Amino acid sequence: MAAVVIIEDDQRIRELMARVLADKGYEVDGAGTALDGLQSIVASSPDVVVLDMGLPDLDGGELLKMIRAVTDVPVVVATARGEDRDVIRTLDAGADDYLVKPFSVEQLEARVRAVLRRASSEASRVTVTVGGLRLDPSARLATLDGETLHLSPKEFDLLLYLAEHEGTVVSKRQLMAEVWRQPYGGSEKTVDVHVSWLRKKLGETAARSRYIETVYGVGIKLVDPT
Amino acid sequence: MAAVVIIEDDQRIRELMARVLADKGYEVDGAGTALDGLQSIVASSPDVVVLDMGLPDLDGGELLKMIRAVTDVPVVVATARGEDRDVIRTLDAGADDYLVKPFSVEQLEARVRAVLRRASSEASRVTVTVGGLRLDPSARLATLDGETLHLSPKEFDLLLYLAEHEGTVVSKRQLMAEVWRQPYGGSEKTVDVHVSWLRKKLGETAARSRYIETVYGVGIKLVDPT
DNA sequence: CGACATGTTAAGGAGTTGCTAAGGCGAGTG
DNA sequence: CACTCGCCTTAGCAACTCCTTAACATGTCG
Repeated sequence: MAAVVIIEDDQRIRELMARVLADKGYEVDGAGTALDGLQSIVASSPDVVVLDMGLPDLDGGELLKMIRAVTDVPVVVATARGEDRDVIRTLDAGADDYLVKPFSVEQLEARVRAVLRRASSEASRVTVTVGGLRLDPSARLATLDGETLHLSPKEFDLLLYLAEHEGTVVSKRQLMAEVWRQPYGGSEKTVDVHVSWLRKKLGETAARSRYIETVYGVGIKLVDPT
Repeated sequence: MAAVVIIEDDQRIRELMARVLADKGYEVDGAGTALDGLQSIVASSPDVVVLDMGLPDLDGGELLKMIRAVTDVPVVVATARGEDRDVIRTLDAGADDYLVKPFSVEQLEARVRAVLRRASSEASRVTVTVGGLRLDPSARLATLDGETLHLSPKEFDLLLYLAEHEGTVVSKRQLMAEVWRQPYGGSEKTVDVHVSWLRKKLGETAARSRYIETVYGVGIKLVDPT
């Protein structure tokens, strides 16, 4: 389960929050001062931090900056006032979400859960990598050695299909069926043209190939040149 | 306003509850048997269900399990006995709140409202940040580099949806389904127009884009320009 | 060398997108 | 009830991208 660090100077509130989250299965660590809080964060590297802005020893905004300097752990800020200006300021300082006191334990739990959900969904993204080639299907982003490739829809689909079958020879008929969705009738010359364009954008030609190789009489394959 | 389904075999009580809630502005559907109740829930997908445990054709606990198998709609259980053991058992079975007969109409209304509030705060999403863009769904407040953006309801919903899927391409059909709630038939040109308005308010155009990128033939994506 | 497969470039049209403007609907107001 | 206002949708045109086809060049294998 996820680990939470709560930084809140009022002991009763802190223990209340800790108990609520612990009941929900979180592993909770508490701190009453900014210094203790930082230590806890560094020591246990939690998944979420709940931070009260009204600490006695240090302004909450300053502490937030310090946390941000060390790690990009999600931070939910609890603030006493609820004015737009304050909220915006704390969010600009790097908070991921906020709670306005007084808040219910349901609110606390919901915010913590939501922040966790977002963090985990951002971490998991499928990408295909072949040598210096990286393809992100959900973003439809293709990069070669860090440089963004500007590919048309069909070019991207074609390259993605080849990358997913790295090292395997793929026939043009297969490409027409899988990429073009035309199992019959489609002209295979279309594939040739698109492959040629891809080669150009990958900085290679049929004569000098790096990633895309032709297997005469059989088809195409994508290889890792490294 | 919220929709309620009441499952209660005693017709007089059912109609009394229905009238009370309808007076308060709820959209009420009633059912006298477990089977009818399930049908109503599936058909109208209400926001709350009020369930009497003493049904003639099926044990209330069984019905509650069936409801839980289909949906996670909040359920307020009305029970004749008030012993602690029974209450705990029904809550464990998945009820969200309970009423002990005989109860006043004020109690009924208060419980329904409380459950609704809890459900909506659970669903209330967290602020989303993409670069200098910040969206607060609960306040429906959008800011860009600290400046407040004046967005129409649809514009806000659209931008929020894009921001929640930062970096991933979203098709117009998906937007029509998720933002416009029209999985079929809605014209995708509507999306184009709203996107155009959003771009204008974000200070960019299709040719000079910062946050909103169109992926030709696929859809739209929101990116962090930093 | 000849037949055939592949590489490359160019051009046209089909389809997609950007954006403005106009009509309609509903909420709020006098 | 009429009026206004804001918002959403639809329509339409211009601009643009992309895919396919065609044509020719080059390459490969028996």
